[in-house]
Amino acid sequence: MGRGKVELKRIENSASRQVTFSKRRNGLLKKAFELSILCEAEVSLIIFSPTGKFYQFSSHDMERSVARYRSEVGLPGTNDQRSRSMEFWRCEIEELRRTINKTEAQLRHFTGEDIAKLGLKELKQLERQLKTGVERIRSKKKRAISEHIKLLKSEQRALQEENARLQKRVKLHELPDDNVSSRIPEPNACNAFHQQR
Amino acid sequence: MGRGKVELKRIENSASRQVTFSKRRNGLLKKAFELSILCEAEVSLIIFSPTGKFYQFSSHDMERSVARYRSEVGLPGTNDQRSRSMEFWRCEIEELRRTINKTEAQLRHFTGEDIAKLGLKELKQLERQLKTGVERIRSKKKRAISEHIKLLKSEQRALQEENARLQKRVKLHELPDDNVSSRIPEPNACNAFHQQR
DNA sequence: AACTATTGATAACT
DNA sequence: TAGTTATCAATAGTT
Repeated sequence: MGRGKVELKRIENSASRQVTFSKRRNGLLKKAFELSILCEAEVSLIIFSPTGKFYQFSSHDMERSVARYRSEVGLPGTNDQRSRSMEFWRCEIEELRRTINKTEAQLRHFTGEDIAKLGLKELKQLERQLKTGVERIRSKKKRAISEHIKLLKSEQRALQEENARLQKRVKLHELPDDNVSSRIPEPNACNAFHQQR
Repeated sequence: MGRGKVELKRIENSASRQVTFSKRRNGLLKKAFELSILCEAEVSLIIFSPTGKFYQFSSHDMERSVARYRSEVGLPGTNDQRSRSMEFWRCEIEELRRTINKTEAQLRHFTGEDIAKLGLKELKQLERQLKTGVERIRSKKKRAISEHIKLLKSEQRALQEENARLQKRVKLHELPDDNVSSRIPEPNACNAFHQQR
């Protein structure tokens, strides 16, 4: 991406190799940083120039990332792994605390607390998210309610059928009519439900 | 470098965050590789996705690069053993993780995700909380907007006064009337704001 | 996953 | 080494 395409091989000219290193190194560091921010990734980058100069970027503690790399690759870790693990745990805990703080802050924002310092843009985004949430919850609620109603109706139907059967038996055997109040009253699903609300 | 500029902050939409991660991760790995080839640099790159997936590139042996990094940073690796506190920290960490899971679950509920298993009662409570949140945020937004409008109006007043002063001077000195279009147009605070929305 | 309009990175040049 | 510019490469939003 320049005035001409470049072959993927060592740049022969030492001066332009040096210049290219400087430019691309900066580009790489920048992109590593961006990836870590945009995607919440844990990114660690170590660069040594051919002359031995050292550059690095690490979104989290470098030791932490290296330890994680080791565990991923399946290396037991060097002999002084244990002493570093202290450091690792400390980082881990700080990391977790930060996460908690962040999440709890978000949660407070969602309940409209602690929003004094938010800008208009953040407020708008929050509002949109909340609206979406309300919508989803309402639709879920509707479904739950209609399920409930369906259930009640089927129960009602069962009771009615039972009722009909019993009345038929009463007539067939010409039993004397019982006290009316002992009959099962016809349930009204909707009302029963709405009272519960 | 895409259809639009992106802010350097966590991408809120989870799906596009993942897509972006995938694209940019590949880009970063490619560029790390290119730098190492073109400039004979020693480049090591460790990436963990937010979901814990692991990616790496290392032009040389990763352990070698890490060792070189250590010697550069000057970490001797102390040898104090505190395996008892390790246990304590492990508990601490589990505790923190539980807190995070709980809080994040709440947060997801607030955005209407992951609500399949919630009962009607919880749904109602959630809805009420969200409504409260929306109300608070809206009122805060209104205040922010009216502040903004106040500011714009005071700016407008200042401009009008300036304008009046200038016109007076023009008349006093009987200067010839300039091109009318060069006058400061009267700003309309509300419209200016709404365009910004 | 593929496409393409745009932005971003950078090779060559100054 | 730093700045500019023409070009190529990466990628954001879209299908």
